[in-house]
Amino acid sequence: MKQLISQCPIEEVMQILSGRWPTLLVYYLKDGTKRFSDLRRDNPTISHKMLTLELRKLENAGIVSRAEFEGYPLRVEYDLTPAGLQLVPLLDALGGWWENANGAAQVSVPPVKQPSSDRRRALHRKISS
Amino acid sequence: MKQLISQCPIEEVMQILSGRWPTLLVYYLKDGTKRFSDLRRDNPTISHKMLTLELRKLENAGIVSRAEFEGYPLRVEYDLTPAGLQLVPLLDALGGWWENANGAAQVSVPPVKQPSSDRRRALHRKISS
DNA sequence: CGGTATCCTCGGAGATACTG
DNA sequence: CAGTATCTCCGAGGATACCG
Repeated sequence: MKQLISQCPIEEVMQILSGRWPTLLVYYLKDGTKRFSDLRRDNPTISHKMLTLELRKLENAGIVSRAEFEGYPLRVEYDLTPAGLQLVPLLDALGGWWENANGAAQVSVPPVKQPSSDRRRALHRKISS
Repeated sequence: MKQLISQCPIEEVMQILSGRWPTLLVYYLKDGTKRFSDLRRDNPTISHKMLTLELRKLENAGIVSRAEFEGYPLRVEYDLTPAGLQLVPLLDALGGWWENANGAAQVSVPPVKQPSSDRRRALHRKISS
């Protein structure tokens, strides 16, 4: 996903939000100001390096703001920008859509022991031309 | 993005939609039924292999349906499922949000020759503790 | 504490060729 | 035409160490 190949805004958004971390970070920040180390604690599996890179990306995209305080030990606080705040309900909608498009299928096949993904492949229609 | 680390539905969605192709494919399919070769023509830069993989992913996620017709030469048609159709307006909303959060910044800095990304970094607030 | 630089590895994805 | 299999390679991302 290095460079864009269409002029579609969706592709631009996905270039920012793709991957495991961007959306998770937005979600953690939605609860309010967080320091770098807070975010590390929130996502123990993200590496030091990736956290800074992802935060820079979100910052450059105008989704997250960074406030640097002088003194020792260093202190930096991250927040959602207004644009970032507007993004939250959209992500919520996506999450809702997913649980729905998905939970629905699960409910309609109640007693089966959840063969989920393989079962969908069985829906392949075989049609005699 | 192999395995999930939170139970957040957003992370599940992003696992499916992350990357350049999933959303583009959804967009091309929104215009109606497409054959495998149509989708290749729509995205000349995607490799044969990746296209099949991405389509499988979307199919297993219940976003795309696959119809296989017997005969020679082989023929396979792809369509959005009802869930996939519901996804489209959500992606549109994301695209709108982006153009907005973004176009707004551009409009508010009219005569400057669009230093976009670097200029945002200049917004770093330096605050004396 | 927060960030950068360096090294290293492992798997995502391209190219190619083959099958039904 | 649509899909699979094999090989290969590049770069995203982890580990580590050092700076302000």
